[in-house]
Amino acid sequence: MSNIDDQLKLIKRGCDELIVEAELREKLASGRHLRIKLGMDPTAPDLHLGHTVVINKLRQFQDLGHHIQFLIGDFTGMIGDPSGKNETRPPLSREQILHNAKTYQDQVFKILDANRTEILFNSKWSDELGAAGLIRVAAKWTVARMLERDDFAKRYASRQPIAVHEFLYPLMQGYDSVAMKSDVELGGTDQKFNLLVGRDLQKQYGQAQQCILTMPLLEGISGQEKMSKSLGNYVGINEPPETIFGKLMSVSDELMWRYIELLSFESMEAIDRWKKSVADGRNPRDVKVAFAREIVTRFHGARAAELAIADFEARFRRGELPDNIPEVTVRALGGGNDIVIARLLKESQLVSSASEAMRMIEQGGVRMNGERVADKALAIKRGETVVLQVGKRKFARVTVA
RNA sequence: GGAGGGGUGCCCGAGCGGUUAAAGGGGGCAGACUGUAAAUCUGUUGGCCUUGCGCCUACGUUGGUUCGAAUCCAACCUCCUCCA
Repeated sequence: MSNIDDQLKLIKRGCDELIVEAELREKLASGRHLRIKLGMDPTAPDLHLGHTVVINKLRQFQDLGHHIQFLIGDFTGMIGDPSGKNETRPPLSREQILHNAKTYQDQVFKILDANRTEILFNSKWSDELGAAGLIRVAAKWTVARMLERDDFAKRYASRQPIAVHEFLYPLMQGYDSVAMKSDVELGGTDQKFNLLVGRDLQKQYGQAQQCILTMPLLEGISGQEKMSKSLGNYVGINEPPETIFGKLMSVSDELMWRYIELLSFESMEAIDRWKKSVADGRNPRDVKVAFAREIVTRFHGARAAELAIADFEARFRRGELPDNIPEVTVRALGGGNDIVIARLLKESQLVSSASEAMRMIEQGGVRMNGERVADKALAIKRGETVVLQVGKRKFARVTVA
């Protein structure tokens, strides 16, 4: 019995909501290996830390011996999940979806044990359903209930368009649970409505209802909005170790705690000790470094994490140049024997336009061979090689040809 | 099918004939400071070059009225609301 309490405690760590706890307790008590569902739309090829919050939870279920159903929504991805969006999403093409789905699996198995994970594609049963079957599923839900969903309600109230096919998304996601006979479905808090549709449909199809476990949405590295690739506030798990480390270090001291709670595998007790030590005057930077090291290690290994830390210290503490500076060759245009600094910066892609280059120079953000550039008319001769730096993060070793 | 209301820079959002490359906010970028790419403060945020108080693009699209339009007119596209 205490075993079940222990399981529940781990399952509930960091979670937003568990519906219905008593039911889950019953399922656990049955001693079966529960079928744990997590569905992801292959809408973008790269996973970021926000996605991993819920995958981490899946991992915990896996460690407890349960059966993991990792669903790739290749069918629903063509609809485009309207959850949390204020606008209609453009559907993806079949090719894009398949390509993305493949890259997903490699990334997910950095967290999950591949040998004990079942990968499913919902096109399998959705395609079989056909138009007639789809209509039968659609008949099991009403427009009024659909409009209960917060984002639909808001869009309806604020005169934003809702396309009819968007109503099909929650239905098809729910039908997945029927097809998979899931015991528990995980998702972000924004998925709550969709997950509940699954519960309801299972009941209508005469199945035991799945429990629902929602996880909080991770904020992006600049706080405020949730992490998303399109907002550019994400940390991709396939990004280079130095980038992951640096981005995590740029998270504010307050937000850092949220990241740690949702992403670290440290025990809650250990995290509480960290909090206490910072309250007692320890530099939050140290905790942030330890946490960033853990995450980089998870996706790139311990060795890469050490190098990333060393790189970070060298560059930002001591202002040294990074080890891997991209090499660029730029042609002096028009047969001239030199090239103006602004143009050189643009051609080497350190800035996006000559106007931006001018701005950077005016603001003192440009360095050549370590020296700040103040002269906007500075020209570099053909044959020379210089190290250019814009801001603290952009470097290039440029040769004028 | 009818009536009405919208479409502004990366996003939100002012402007409603000239001094508007377009207020304000968010975000981004840079600098200072630092404990870090935290916090805070400052600056900056369409492009081009011969860097001038220069030139070229820009306020859904296309035309028009004006010495002059994001601002007025027409048509079109598109979104929303109400009615049928």
